[in-house]
Amino acid sequence: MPDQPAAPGPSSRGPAPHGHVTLSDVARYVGVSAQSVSNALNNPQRVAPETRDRILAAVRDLDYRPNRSARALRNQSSRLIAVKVEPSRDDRAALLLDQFLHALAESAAGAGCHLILCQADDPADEIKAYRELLHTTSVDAFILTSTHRDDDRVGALREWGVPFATFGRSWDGDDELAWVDVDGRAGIAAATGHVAAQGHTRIGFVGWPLSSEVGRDRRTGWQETCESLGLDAGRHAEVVDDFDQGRRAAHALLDAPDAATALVCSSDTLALGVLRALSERGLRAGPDIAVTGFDNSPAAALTTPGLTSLRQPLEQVAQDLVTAVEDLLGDASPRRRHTLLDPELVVRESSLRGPLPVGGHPQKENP
Amino acid sequence: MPDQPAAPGPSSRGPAPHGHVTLSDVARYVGVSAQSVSNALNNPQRVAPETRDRILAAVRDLDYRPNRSARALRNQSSRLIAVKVEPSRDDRAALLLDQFLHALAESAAGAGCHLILCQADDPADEIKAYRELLHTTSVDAFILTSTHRDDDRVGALREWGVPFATFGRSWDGDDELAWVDVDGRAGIAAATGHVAAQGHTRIGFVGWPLSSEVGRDRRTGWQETCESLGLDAGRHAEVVDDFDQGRRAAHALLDAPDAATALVCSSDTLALGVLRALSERGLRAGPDIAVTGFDNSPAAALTTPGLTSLRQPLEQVAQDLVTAVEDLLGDASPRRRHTLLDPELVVRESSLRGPLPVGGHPQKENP
DNA sequence: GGAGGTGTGTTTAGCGTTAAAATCAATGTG
DNA sequence: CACATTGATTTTAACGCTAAACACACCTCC
Repeated sequence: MPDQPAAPGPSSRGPAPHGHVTLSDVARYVGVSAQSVSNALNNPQRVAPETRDRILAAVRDLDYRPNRSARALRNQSSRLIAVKVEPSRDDRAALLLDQFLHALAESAAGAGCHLILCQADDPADEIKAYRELLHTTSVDAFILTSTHRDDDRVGALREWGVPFATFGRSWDGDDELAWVDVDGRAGIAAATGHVAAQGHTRIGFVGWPLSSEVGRDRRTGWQETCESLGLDAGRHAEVVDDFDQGRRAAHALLDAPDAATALVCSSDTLALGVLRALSERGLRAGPDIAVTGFDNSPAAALTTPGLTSLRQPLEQVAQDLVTAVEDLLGDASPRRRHTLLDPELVVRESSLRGPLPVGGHPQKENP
Repeated sequence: MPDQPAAPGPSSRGPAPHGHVTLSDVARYVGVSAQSVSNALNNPQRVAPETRDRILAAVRDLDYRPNRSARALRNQSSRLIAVKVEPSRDDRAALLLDQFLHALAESAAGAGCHLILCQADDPADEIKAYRELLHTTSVDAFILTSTHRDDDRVGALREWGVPFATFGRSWDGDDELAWVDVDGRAGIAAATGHVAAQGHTRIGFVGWPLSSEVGRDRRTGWQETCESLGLDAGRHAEVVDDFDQGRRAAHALLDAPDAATALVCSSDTLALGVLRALSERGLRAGPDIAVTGFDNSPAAALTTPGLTSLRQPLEQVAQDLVTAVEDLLGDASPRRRHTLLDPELVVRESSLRGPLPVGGHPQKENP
């Protein structure tokens, strides 16, 4: 047994000749068994304080980092969370994914996890890709986005017994599902209330087909607000999330007699289409017709006039998703299974009669 | 030794009681050693054709998938590529990252690799994060974006001897570096040529500070084109990539006597700022002043009027980057170390005197 | 003074894979 | 017929880590 430790100093035994510093390098350095080093790091209470300190000092001295692959192999757990990246279309304004991924990566890092990307072109492929990841990499958990009623992915993951959380609530009232979502109804209600406060009484709505629960939810936000304010809720259109569809819907709504003077939209994409329609009709967004969107995409901030929109608290969403997954991983039942967050209204020129009050800076209202 | 194979059919021996199918499961099933199964998969020429076929059939029967962690541990290589995600700002139009990541994930999947995300707030953190990844996960390679002269990250990675490729060329003429980039100069030249073809003779430029090589490169594209067309290249501004800076720059340029009638911009963000300035002056983008951007962000497509811009071929960039790191991983020297791709001009209303020729559809011109 | 903790440490074993060495049979060669 | 040569396959060992079992000293308590 080699027991010539005693001589500290990083030079006594270089941090492994060719590869990385391993547990046994540290063990040899301190003069204990590898297991003790492992314990000092993972079960500190199992090793005597004095030894533990010596070990931890050595860990710092040698700059030891546990090897993830070895850990994963041994523990059957990789601390890797899989997320799918969408094939982003440039005809959509909302590239939330981008911000979302960053926020997610940050939260995951805080939990000692990493994100691994997964890519698929259709839902069937996606499930296959998930299976592949599970089989090969021992991915620990999944985070799903934009789930819908009877989502096959949810079914598959649950069947496999893998921890996962979704950005998007369980519309079929699945109480077991861990989800985080943004309250679209409240957001749209806030936007509707905002334009009403600007003096508009004929407020229209351009939203998504009612076959999507999100579409229904958002329209409800508009409808309820109108009704509670004693306003007519008859002016609305339901179209798919597409710039040109928004544009056409706006034309149709504005062609009607006694037309709306404000249009609340389900997305920035639709709202930007509406802005285009206004321009085509020689109308000014803001002074003539108020317009609001949803998602606070870069396009909303940078278009002219600025588009009033609703910012989703993606950082919080990401944080809560990671927390949920972490809880599931630690087999503890989640502290909170469902989280519904409020979006934040970001007011810009498109919904104001005059210029922005505080020069240039958008004004924020929390609903 | 259990040798009751002979009975195929997926029911004979379930795919492992609780866990996954392992090499030895397959081996037992066929009646050979685990090593032979490994060989059949990785060194087919080493096993007799007849045995190999039986093994491969079993692999299919049992749906065997090699365990990535075990492989990574054994081979010291994880087939994981790290990419940093930027803390995307919503005051920037170009969220390329989104599309880029998707394309990258797709290309990586084609090479049997996965992407692992990495997140950092400043360059020092980033290097630390890279080191951490290397130490712990045996990440195989890195892909860097927006590299600049004397990039510390490049230095660090090279020092560690890790394979990596960059999106962004080596501006300091580092021939060893494997990079892929988009030819900003050619792109800007195409945009400049395009507005000149619309009859503009006083073409201005709003770009980035010349301290950035990309900024210099793009301005050169404008300048050279002006000069080759016999136009004055005196109207220009250099500002950081910010909406409001673009707006101010436009006001300044348009206040000048004998002002520009066209403004070519280094980014969509700046161009959108310019559009705002035009609106503030009661000028129409297109009929009055031609404007072009760079990146073909969603905002460019969806703003009104549509912003003429340059689309970066991100799919190709991603593909080439993955090919490059793949080559580096296979210790073979890259087939091609440097790739310079041309962006594609996407013409919209902002650079046209009248409406778009083909109703609604942007017209594409490849420079 | 043995039976039972308790606290600290070590040894053993194995996660799934694969390079390298070892085995064994079949095939030349002098 | 002894003796390399080749080819197919198996055995061994190791990648780095940690749960579980084990060893040992030191208490404590009837």
